Amino acid sequence: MTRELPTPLLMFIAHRAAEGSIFTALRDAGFTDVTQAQGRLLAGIDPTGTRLTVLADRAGIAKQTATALVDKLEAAGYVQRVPDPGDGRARLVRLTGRAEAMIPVARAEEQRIEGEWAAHLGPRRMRQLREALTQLREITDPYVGQ
Amino acid sequence: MTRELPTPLLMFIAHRAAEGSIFTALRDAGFTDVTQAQGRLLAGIDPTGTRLTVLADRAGIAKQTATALVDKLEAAGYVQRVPDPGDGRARLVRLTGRAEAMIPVARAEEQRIEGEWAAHLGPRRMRQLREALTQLREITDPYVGQ
DNA sequence: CTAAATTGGTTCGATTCACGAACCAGTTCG
DNA sequence: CGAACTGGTTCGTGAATCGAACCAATTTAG
Repeated sequence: MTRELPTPLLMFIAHRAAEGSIFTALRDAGFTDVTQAQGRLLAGIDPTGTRLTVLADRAGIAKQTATALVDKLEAAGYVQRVPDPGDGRARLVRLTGRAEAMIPVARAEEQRIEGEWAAHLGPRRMRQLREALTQLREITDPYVGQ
Repeated sequence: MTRELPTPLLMFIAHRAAEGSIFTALRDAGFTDVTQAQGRLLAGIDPTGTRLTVLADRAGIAKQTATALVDKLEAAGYVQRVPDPGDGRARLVRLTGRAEAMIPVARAEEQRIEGEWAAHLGPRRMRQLREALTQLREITDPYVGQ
């Protein structure tokens, strides 16, 4: 009999499983040199490029950490830093072709997981889950500015 | 306008906020020398003591990592290792009085968060959220044996 | 009932993650 | 213009993480 676990812990368990699956799928697809922390950062980069501080906020890490992660990603050829035309101080972190090649893989695994979860919960409950989580974001996401 | 985020990411956001709050509450209560990773491990120790490998499984980390974390927790006086009467190889990690003193603080903050979330979602949706997450555990928790 | 395989745990070594503090170069504000 | 702020980097340090190898106790196979 499973005891009642705290809601945040339940989220942790499910999230960890999903992230692990995506990580494994990417590894199996040949992207063996991306770590989970680097992957989380990559996931925050928009198609037009994103500033480092924004990436740090999205991932919930300090900007120094983001600098180090981007350094590695750049060395591995997944991103490049280009000057931000709108602000001389800033630079935009852009995905390279190599990184873009991993997007379909990640998306596919993501879809597979969502499907698996929906199959287990049923469409109604899955929808309820997503609605509740999305609404919860209003009070738990420090980075509401998306 | 917020785009549709993947379900696992939504969980990550909420979980991170909750864990951060509990961590801060503990720090404010004077438990300044416990890190988040150590706290996650502590949370997995039952009142009667728990084996290291079980703790590692619950936290989703390698046993070497658990050894290192328990080393630090033991040095800081939060746990102690006692022989497992049922198995000569094993030892049980037990909470000390100092660690037990932090339980009420963590529980209280946990309750506050659950209450805050329930207030934001409404009781019905909060219940749906917990039910869905609990059911999801059946296919996402590698450590079902609890 | 011994020998082999398994299990609980530790040690070693190396990599990664993470952040405070300090700093520089641009930008914005008064 | 000068002050305050913002985007980013560098430096130094501590924490987390795990593969590999190992030991001791237990369980399993023959």
